[in-house]
Amino acid sequence: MALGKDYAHQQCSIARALEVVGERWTLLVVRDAFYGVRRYNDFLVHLGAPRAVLAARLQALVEAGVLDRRRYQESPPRDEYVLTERGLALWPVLRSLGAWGRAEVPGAVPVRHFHHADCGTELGSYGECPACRVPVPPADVEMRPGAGLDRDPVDPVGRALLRPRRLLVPVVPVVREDTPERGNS
Amino acid sequence: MALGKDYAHQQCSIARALEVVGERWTLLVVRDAFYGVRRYNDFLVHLGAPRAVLAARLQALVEAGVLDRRRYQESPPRDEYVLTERGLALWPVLRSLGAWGRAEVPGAVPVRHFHHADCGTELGSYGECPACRVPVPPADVEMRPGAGLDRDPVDPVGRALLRPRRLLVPVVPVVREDTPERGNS
DNA sequence: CATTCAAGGTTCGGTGAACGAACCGAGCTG
DNA sequence: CAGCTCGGTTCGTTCACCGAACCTTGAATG
Repeated sequence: MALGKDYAHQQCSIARALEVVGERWTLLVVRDAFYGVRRYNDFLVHLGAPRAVLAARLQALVEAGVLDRRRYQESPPRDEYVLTERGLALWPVLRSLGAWGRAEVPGAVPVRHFHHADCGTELGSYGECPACRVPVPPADVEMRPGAGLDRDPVDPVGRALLRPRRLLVPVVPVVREDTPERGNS
Repeated sequence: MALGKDYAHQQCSIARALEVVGERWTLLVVRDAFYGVRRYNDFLVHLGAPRAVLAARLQALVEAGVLDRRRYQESPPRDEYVLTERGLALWPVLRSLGAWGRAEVPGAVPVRHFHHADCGTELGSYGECPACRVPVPPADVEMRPGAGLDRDPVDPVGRALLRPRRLLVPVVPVVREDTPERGNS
């Protein structure tokens, strides 16, 4: 637990939220789930977290109802982790954290841009579309690479995230040598 | 560090934000700063964090430019920690986390309500005023106790937060028996 | 002028979590 | 049937957190 009994005695919704998503790596797992990562190994290579920690976080998020674990093939049996409604409701948290990190942490070059897929406008700090004046659900968000993004990531998931893409669309890892598939260098 | 070198290699504004505010207790310290807590001892009794951890978090937040440490009396020399502009920019993060914790964590009774001081309307999930249709800066937010709030907290800071109050207004701890004011010269 | 008190820390031993490398097992695949 | 991939578990080390005790500065008290 992030704070265990210490947070439990806190009279605060923020503390209760942090009980669920406040531990190390947890919010980054959720972020990757928004990016379309669904499989244990893809989380692993993209996050670089220890395997045991990742397994514990995924299990805790499933128990908290943030992720749903479901079978996507039977032979061999393989499960994937997808965001539930409760997990999708975390989008404003990630959006505001990212906006703060980009605006307020010194030396931060924009890494990714988020646009309203319907009109192309870049989202505001609250995840709203300044043009349409509506909060944009994550399924309607298009992610585009920014100037600060590493052009040649070592992991196949990072390479798959180089191209503009919708949030929540499952990631297909891109191997380096062959199988450019639809990519660039 | 929340994740040290591990987060540094992350190509993500969210990871950079978590480098600053992702450690245990950090966001709760910032939350208390929004509530008006400014002094080491008040943070200590209200949070219940270990003294060494609190000292480390306050120092890290000052170094990150989230809090400003400033002398408020000379004899004896005493400093207080107040939010900087960069710290105030974290309000959407806390607001969205609190909204998620209240809406999505099971068994959560509303603990505090946040209203637009100008019009009295309760804030939306993004910290905006649904009536005025503007994002409400924290200085214009009034906090009111909710049904889930402990009516008789053990610590004097918790008692001071029982009454409706503006965010950012300095907290005056309330001792239990009488002594309406602290021994402040 | 010695004692006590309060604020704001620091120090220290014990404990639990994170880390990373190794290992494991099921099920394909050559 | 040897090897490979996926999805973990195990294990020893390191590190951060915890909580109690202690320390320092400066008033206030007797």
